[in-house]
Order: sequence, then structure tokens, then C-alpha cells
Amino acid sequence: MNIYDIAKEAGVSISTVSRVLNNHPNVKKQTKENVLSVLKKSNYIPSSVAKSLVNKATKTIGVLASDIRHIHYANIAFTIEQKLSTYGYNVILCNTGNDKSKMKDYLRVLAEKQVDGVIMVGSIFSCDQTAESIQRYHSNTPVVMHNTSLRGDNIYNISSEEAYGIVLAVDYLVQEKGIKDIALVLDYDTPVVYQKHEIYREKLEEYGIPYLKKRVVRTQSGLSGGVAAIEDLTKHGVDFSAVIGCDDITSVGAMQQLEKYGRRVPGDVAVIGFNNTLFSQVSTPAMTVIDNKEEITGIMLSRAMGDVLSGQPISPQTLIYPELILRGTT
Amino acid sequence: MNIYDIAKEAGVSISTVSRVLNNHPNVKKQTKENVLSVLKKSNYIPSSVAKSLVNKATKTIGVLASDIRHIHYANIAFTIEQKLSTYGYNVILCNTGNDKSKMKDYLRVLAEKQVDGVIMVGSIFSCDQTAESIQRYHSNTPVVMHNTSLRGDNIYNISSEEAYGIVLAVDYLVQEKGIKDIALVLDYDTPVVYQKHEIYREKLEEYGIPYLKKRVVRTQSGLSGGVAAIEDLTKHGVDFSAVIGCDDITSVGAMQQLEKYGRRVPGDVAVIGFNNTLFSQVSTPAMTVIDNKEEITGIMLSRAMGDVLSGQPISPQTLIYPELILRGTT
DNA sequence: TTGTAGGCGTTATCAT
DNA sequence: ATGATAACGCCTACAA
Repeated sequence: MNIYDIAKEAGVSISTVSRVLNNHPNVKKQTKENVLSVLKKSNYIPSSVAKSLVNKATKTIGVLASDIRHIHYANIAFTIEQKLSTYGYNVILCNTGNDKSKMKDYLRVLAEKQVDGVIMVGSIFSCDQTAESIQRYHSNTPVVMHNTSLRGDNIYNISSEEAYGIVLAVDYLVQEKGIKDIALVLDYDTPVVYQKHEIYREKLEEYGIPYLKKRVVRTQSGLSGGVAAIEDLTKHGVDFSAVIGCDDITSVGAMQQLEKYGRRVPGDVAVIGFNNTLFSQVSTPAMTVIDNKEEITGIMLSRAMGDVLSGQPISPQTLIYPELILRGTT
Repeated sequence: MNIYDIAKEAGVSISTVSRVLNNHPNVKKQTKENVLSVLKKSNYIPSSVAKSLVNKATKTIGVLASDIRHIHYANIAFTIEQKLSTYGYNVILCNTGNDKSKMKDYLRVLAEKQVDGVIMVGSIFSCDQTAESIQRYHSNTPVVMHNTSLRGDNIYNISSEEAYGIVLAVDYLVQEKGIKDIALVLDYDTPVVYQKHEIYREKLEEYGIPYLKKRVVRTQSGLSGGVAAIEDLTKHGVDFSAVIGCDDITSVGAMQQLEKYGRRVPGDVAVIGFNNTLFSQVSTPAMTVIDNKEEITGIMLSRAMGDVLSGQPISPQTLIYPELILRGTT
């Protein structure tokens, strides 16, 4: 059932049908009603793909994230999808893991599918391969990125100043709690994580606290990653009275392992999470966290996309500042 | 840059280009190589939308879920996306909430976008409005549904026998723990939830335990929903030594509130969660749960879709049986 | 083995 | 106000 069938049924030409379909002016009230009535009884569904071919716009956006099973990405992806849908856009969701070749493949497919824009969520996309793929497949597509340092005249960045979260955490621990031996748990190897590490160092220096390399541990995000981080610190005999995690769930894992070693939270060790997801409210006691403002992030990402797509001016670089939320683990 | 440009550049016709693009036989090795080399240096990207128009297939599947911020749906959606991508399909993700009109709108848009199939995850879609929309917009599209009772010759059901989970839980509590006053927490008002309620009743009867209406409470899924459930039970002076939750996170909320009333878990009250998400491993003690097998569910949903799409025979009805996983809260 | 031409379902331009 | 007709980018008989 297509526009021709409707035209025939209504005894008009396809142009007229198209006109009433798109609410064009210049169509006689009578014929319009006629066509409308035919339309009503014929459950006709216009083909977006045919439209897209002529309009050169698909009204769909590609969204890349490493893994939406991580509640942080699920939250952001949710907000993006909901917000974009109010703009009339749908979302093709792509879970890339941190597999560079998967990122490339998805970006290519999205280009073939002619998405109107691409949003990439997470510092994991801050890499050369991604930059290359954008250049190659999306040089004329708006690309909105989160926590990335990539540049380009079709690339727009919305970044959480995660490093500033470290500032807040260290300031609080040192000034309010008088804690100096602060362990830092990091996960991926991305520019943002590098920055967190650097600022941690600088802050310690600022307070005249010696920087101890072993107090910074690498792990994988997740419950077991948190366990492993505490294992690591303990095994190497590193002193610490506070742990700043890379992640809420990782911090929960850390708490559980600390408990196994008989170290009380917050009595013996203060624990700070990252992101302010549900996990930080589930732990006992509830966890002090660096709130990364997921909802705002999602809103800004989709708004940026919506603005570019509607031809509105938009800043190529926007920052979101995290906040420290005090709860029971510090 | 389209197929014409390539043809001109290579000095052949567009058919030839199309042939090498699609690896058709019957094309001379030499011309093929020639075209290939032109292709290589011209970063040409074939348009899927043009292809879709002629092929009548978009290689994309619509996936509806109420809210992927709920880790349960995120987990299933993730698996679906990953699995379908290996079949060469992309996923348009739609968060409908439990808003019937949103479901309808999304289903219509997906029809316009000519998706090759629709997957709906969650018993919330087991309603007349959805059935009507399927009939109206997707009568010729394969529809794979999860936990739904909808029928139709293009509808395929994959269901978790959630009610069987209740059987496992009640059997265990009564037989192993000698507990008879078992509270049941329910959330949505769907056929599946109704079944859970019914089977709970039947099991009690089987054991000769009186059914007490007040021991079954309705709440919203979530931490505060669990709190509210315990409040509800307490306020009405209902005795209970066990709680079967509708959700892991809701059960965690219940545990937290029980603690406030000084009731120890599992000493005074046994708590059982539902789904076996990360939340059940985060609580202290770790939570006994009815495992709904999210990954298997996701795999079966996408496999069903893949099979239908590739013309393979497939059962219109498939069941997944949950399992009881014993941990520290019982 | 290769090229020509028609069609997929729309929108939009230009006549009428 | 309405109707032909040419795009949009690709595939595929059919012809050569």
C-alpha cells in the first residue's frame, strides 16, 4: 500500500496525496477531506526509507557506548533516547565494548545507514582509531562526544570535568577528615583517567603530601575489580585511610573486601564512589560519591545534537562540573 | 559520492559496479580489480537507505522495553543488540515506560522506518493496545515478545515462567526453612504478575497454609518501593518471616527497611530477590534470588528473531524456567 | 561479460 | 488548485 494506491482510490494524483500528507497549503478543502477519508480507511503507512532517500535525512541518531549493562551508561543512553525522541529522532544503540575494530565497524554501518548524527558516550572513544573513522565515515555528520578530547569542525564535546571530582574528594578528605594517605583506583587507560591521576598528584603536592605510586591502583570496573584493588593495595603493604574509586560498583567491591580484612568503613577507611548511581545508595552505609550528573549529561548531549541538527549555533566544548555528595562512608 | 561516480571513474556501467560491490560472479577478474581499486581510493559509502528501498529490508530491528535504566532490561537489551549485530542487524531502542500511547507511537514509527522485526521485552506489553498496534502496523513484521500472552501468526513468544520461580521459592521456604508466613511483593498489573499471585495462593493451599490477603503487597519497583512494601506490611500489623520480592533492587530496599525495624536478615526474616542482577550480589548479606536467566532470555529472543528472518521454522512459544540461587538472605 | 532500463516510494519543480 | 515528471541511490531482469 503506497501513495499511488491512495491516489487512485481518491481519484487524484500522487502529488495531491503527498500534499495533504505533509499538510501543505494550497489544496482545496474538499479534496483534502476526500483524501483524508481514503487515508483513514486504508491503513496506509508512509515509508520513511523512501522519504529519507529524497530528504537526505533519516531522523535517526547512532549512539555508541561501551556497554549499557553498566548502569552509568544505561542511565545516559536512556536520557539521550528519551530526549531525542521528543525531537522526532530515534536511536540506534551500539555496544562496542572497548574493542577498537568494533567501534570502527559500527561507525561504518551507521554511515551506510545514513544516520543524521552520532553520539559517543565515554572517554573510551577518545582514541586515534575513532578519530580516523569519524574523518572517514562521518566527515559531514555532526558528532557529539562525551568525555573526549577529539577535535574537528563537526565534532562537539560535552565533558564531565571528572578530574575536578578528584579535587573535591581530596580537598574534602584532607581538610575535613584530616586524611593524608588516600588511595586512588583507576580503570581504563584513557585521557580522562590520565587527568584524574595527574590532578590527584597535584593536589597531594599542594597539601605537601608525598605522592606514593603504589597508592594508585589499576583495576577493572566491577565488583570483583574493587575487591582486586583492595587486594592489590594490601598485598603490597600500602597504607591507606581512604579510597577514591573509579566507579560506584567498584567502590562497593572495595568496601566488601575491606570488611573481609576487618577494616571498618568509615571508621578505619573512608570510601568514595564515582557517578552516584543506585549502587551508591544500596551499600551499607550509603556511599559518599562524586556525582557525575548523568541526567544532565544525557540532556546536554541530546540537546547539543538537536541544536546542531536544527541549525542552531552551539559551542564546540561544554563542561559539566561534578559535585561531592556526602553520605555514610566518609 | 554514489555508484554513478564510481562507474564513471572506473569507465564501466553502474551494474558492473553494483556487481563487484555485491560479489556477484560473472564479472571479469580484470574489471573487478579495476573497480575495486577505484573504490578503494574514493571512500565511497553505499547507501543502506537506497538498498532498503529496493530490497524491502532495512536490516534493523526495533526493540521496545519499558526502561533500560532498570538493570534487568539493560542486561537483556544488551544481549539482544550484541547477538543481532552478529546476524548483521542493528537495533533501534525504544523506552516506552508503561505509557500505552507511547508504545503505540513507537510501534508506528518503527513501521514507518520499515524495521524488519520488533522485539518487545517485558510483560508490560501484554495488553490490548499493543495487540492492536501490532495488528495495525506490523501485521507483516515478525514480532518476538517476552513474557507476553499475545497471539498472532507473526507473533512469537519467549517467556520466563516467573510463576515457577514462586513455586521454587515457596517450596524452599516451607520445606527447608519451615517458614509459613511468607509475604509476597508485586509490582505491575500484568498477566505475569497475576500468575505469580495465583500460584502463590495455590502453593499455600497445597501446604495447608491459610492465604492472607494482606501478606501480598503492591508497590513500585525500586529501592523506595521495597521500603514502602515493608512499611505497608508493618503498618497493617501483618506477621511475616519471609519476603519474596518482585525485583532485586526492591528486595534490597525491603532489607534496608527491615533493618530499621531491627529485624535481622536472615535471622528474623528471609528475603528473596528476583532476577539475579548485580544488586543481589551487592547487598550484605548477598541475596538469595530467583534467577530469571537474563542472558539466555536475550539470546533466545534474538535467535528467534534471527531464525524467523532467515526463514527457519520456529516455535511460536518457548519457555525459560527460572532457578533458585541460594545465598545469604535465607 | 557488460550495459540499458525500469522500479522501489517519496518529495519537489514546473506546468497547466 | 492540481498533475506530470524528474530526481534520490541502488538492484536486477533483460538485452546485447
